[in-house]
Amino acid sequence: MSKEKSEIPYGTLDLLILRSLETIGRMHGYALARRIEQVCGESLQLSQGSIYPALIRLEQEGWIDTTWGVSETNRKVKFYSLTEAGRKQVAVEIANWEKATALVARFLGATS
Amino acid sequence: MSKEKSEIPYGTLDLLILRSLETIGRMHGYALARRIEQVCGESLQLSQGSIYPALIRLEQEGWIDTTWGVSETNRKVKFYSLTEAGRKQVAVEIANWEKATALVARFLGATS
DNA sequence: CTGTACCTATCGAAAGACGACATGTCGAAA
DNA sequence: TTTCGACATGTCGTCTTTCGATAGGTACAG
Repeated sequence: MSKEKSEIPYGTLDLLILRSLETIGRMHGYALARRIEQVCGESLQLSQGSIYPALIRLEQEGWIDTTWGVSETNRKVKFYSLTEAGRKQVAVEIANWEKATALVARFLGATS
Repeated sequence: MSKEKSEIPYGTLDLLILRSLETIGRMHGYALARRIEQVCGESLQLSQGSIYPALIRLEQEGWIDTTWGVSETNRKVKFYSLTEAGRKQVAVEIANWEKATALVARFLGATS
């Protein structure tokens, strides 16, 4: 269907989360969603229905782990941070992403 | 799950098909699949379960149309070619793709 | 004490891609 | 002449990711 609303490419949410954790350090889910929205611009709203399942997925993969803590706003929150495996996974996902975009670029650049 | 096998980004198949038709002209499904595999390298196998539903989708959108013909190998084949709307759609999808990749690049480039 | 922003979570639906399967044709080799 | 492999189109069920809706809960300001 028409994709006027598509903001971040399908399947890249994991990468964006992992990369954010790598860049910023430990974050909780809500802040993560806010950051991704912010970096992407006002038009994007990242729903909780996306972020939390993704976080659960990443934790199950063993790429992030959880510790309960207290936020800057004094609320009980779940902090996520990269594991060792997660740190490696960021590199893997970046490599995959770049390989994939290179493939598409090959089509866009093809003149014959 | 783990993405060791990911080849072309999810959601870009339409773009690759449309762009191939724009570049090469009319093609049949099987040749299209072969071309995409070839451009992407040996590792990718584009299954029929992907290409034919995509072609049906694109035809329903009005971006491609069909004429029956005979292939170089003397078989009855369905040739697809871009419609006027399809020609415009290629540009739209390329713009969307570039916007989306720019967003991801913003994360990958962020150092803070 | 009431509303608002903050925060975590689940559910069902939609969509794209895939593997497996079904069906059939052409030409060449055995 | 039968059989086999490459060519060619298509469907079906399943998996995964994402989203909107919904729900439950806390801290603080007014």
